[in-house]
Amino acid sequence: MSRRSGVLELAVLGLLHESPLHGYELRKRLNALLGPLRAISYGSLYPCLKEMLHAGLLTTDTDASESGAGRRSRIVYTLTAEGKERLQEQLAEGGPSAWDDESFGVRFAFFAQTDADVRLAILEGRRSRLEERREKVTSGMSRTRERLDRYTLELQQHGLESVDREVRWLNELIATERGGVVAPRAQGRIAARPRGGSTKRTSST
Amino acid sequence: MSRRSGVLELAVLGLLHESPLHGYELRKRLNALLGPLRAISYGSLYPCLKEMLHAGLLTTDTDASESGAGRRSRIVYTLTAEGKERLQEQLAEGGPSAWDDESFGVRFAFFAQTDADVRLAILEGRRSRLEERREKVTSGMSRTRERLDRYTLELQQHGLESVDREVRWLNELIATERGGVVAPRAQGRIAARPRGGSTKRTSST
DNA sequence: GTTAGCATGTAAGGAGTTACATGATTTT
DNA sequence: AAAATCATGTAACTCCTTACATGCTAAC
Repeated sequence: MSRRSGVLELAVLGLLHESPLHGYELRKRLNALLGPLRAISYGSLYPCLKEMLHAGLLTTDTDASESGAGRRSRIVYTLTAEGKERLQEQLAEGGPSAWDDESFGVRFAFFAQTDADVRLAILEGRRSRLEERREKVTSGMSRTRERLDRYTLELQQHGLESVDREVRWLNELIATERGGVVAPRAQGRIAARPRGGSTKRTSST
Repeated sequence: MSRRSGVLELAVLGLLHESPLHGYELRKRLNALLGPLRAISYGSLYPCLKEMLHAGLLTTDTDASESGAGRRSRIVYTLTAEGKERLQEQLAEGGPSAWDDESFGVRFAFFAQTDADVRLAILEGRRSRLEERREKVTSGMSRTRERLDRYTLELQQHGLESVDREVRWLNELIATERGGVVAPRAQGRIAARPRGGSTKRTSST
């Protein structure tokens, strides 16, 4: 039960939900998805797959195209029903940690497979997370009038502007989601299950 | 020899160079410096200090203000000559890893204590690192015409614009550094010591 | 009188990396 | 013939976190 926790599992679930894949290909897509930073290595991926398999989230078909070629037999991973369930749970689960930089990025990447209401919750959660962060920095700036040098100020300023930029971006996305201009898709999938745990809802805005 | 490697050591060296501190206060400044993300816990800091002490980079004065109060005796850490040397080495060392997000942030935070030429090298290194990243993403976008959904595109677009923004910021800083318009400060502090060790100089531009 | 802050530390564990081991196939 | 790419996996290590252990003081 060690490797099954972070963003990786979610990303794997999301990608395998689109289509079954073998490890090597999965890694490539993962790294395209996550970007050059946060790129994943085999030393991470294979143990993760192993445990997800053990947990019953995946099954393995030992290569479909046994076309006689000498290729090392590829192991194709497919989501089980439990895996699909878990994916929906993970996507829906908002509270505890879903708005960190990494988590949010991956969740966003699978928005096309996510309910509209969950999308909105995630976007708003992310926004309030950023606003918290913003406030921490600004309060820290005004609290102790630490005579900071030019460079430290420049850095803080730039950081603040980055946060502001992302907030504006989120505002646009939220407006679009709410306006319903786009997205006539995926309605009744998880909507009716508040997930026993810690559905905080954090009454946004 | 395990904990002495990452950004933490550099940050500690930089802060202690300004003034000796005890662990608790050090952590607070560290977290002010690094921001709410990348905040450091005691479980990280104390072992790190222990090893830096063992490595001869620091010394401990067991509390200066023994003013009779019942406070648990604070352990004040001071940079040794070796520690100062190491700080200069670390700041000057450009190539291997100095332009990652974390590393760059910390190095930038200590620019006031850094030579003008090293500052320039770091800024330019960071810029080319970002340009590499940018190219990786754009090439990945055009290479395989993967029919991406609206959300994935939005995410990539936003990421790209963030990179562009930082590049523009760096360009301004570089121009300022070169133009010498600002910065009638910190001249004769380290300026005249090319540091015997690994002064790579990374012949910039 | 209990919560919050000051102050130092250790042990266990989580999430990942690099380097290694192995071997076939395609490109240069 | 060498190098890159395909393909799967393990062992050791890094860097950090959480939770625990300890105890004192100031504020509410």
